[in-house]
Amino acid sequence: MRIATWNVNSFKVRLPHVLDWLATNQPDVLCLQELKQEESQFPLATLQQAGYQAVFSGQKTYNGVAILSKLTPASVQYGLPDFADEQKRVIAASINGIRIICVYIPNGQSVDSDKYQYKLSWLAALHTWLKNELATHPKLALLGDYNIAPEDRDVYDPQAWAGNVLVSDSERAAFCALEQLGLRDSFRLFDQPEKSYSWWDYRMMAFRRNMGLRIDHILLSEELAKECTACVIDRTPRKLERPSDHAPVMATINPRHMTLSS
DNA sequence: ATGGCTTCATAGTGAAGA
Repeated sequence: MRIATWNVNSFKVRLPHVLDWLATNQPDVLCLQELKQEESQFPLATLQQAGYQAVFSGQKTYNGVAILSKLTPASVQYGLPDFADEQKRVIAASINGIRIICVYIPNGQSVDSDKYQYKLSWLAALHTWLKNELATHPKLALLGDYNIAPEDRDVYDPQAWAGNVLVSDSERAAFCALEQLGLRDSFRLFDQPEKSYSWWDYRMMAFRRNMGLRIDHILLSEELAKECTACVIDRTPRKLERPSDHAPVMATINPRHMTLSS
């Protein structure tokens, strides 16, 4: 079973890239962030023709998340519980016995911004929820744009970024707190190339110079981590015309005792 | 070099992203 995440930075603009990527990679689940479209604009029929079901939560201009799946998603949840939020940043569903949680964690803008405080509060609410969620769903995957580079090796120039939003101590502590719930960073379960990133600024020819950050992650509960056989960042779509600034990340899980029909 | 690009909302520029 392959599960993936991709911040598409406008699903309207990126739909052709997503359809190509689905056809080539055949993930069983793809979590999307930054749809930037209202739900009435969501291209459900097109995705169904491509063999995918979808659940989604959208709004105009900003945010928006979706889960695309070959199997029909069940028990769908929208948003963080007990955290009032206009911003559409969370959708969760059960697929093939796995609790799939798709998140678009706030950016935070800068450490002295109100948005940074919102980000930290948001992360605290996520932590509280996941603690409960893991108790009821031992097979759980948390996929998305975390807007956190967990370690200096996830940053192209750690000195230049030191203390900045996306790498600050409080954000990294929040990431560690998720790991302390028993979640594992699937990318780091395996040997990986040095300077592996999932986002590159559109400016400064950052992609060509590999000036990036690794901020898109797939965290797996212990039960799933045991059965994870690979995790890769696919840089291919970042090279296309009009790319998203993020690359997709995909993990392969081979659950024993589970069969995936079509 | 505190910008540099891209998107969306809008109808000339501004906000936001990371």
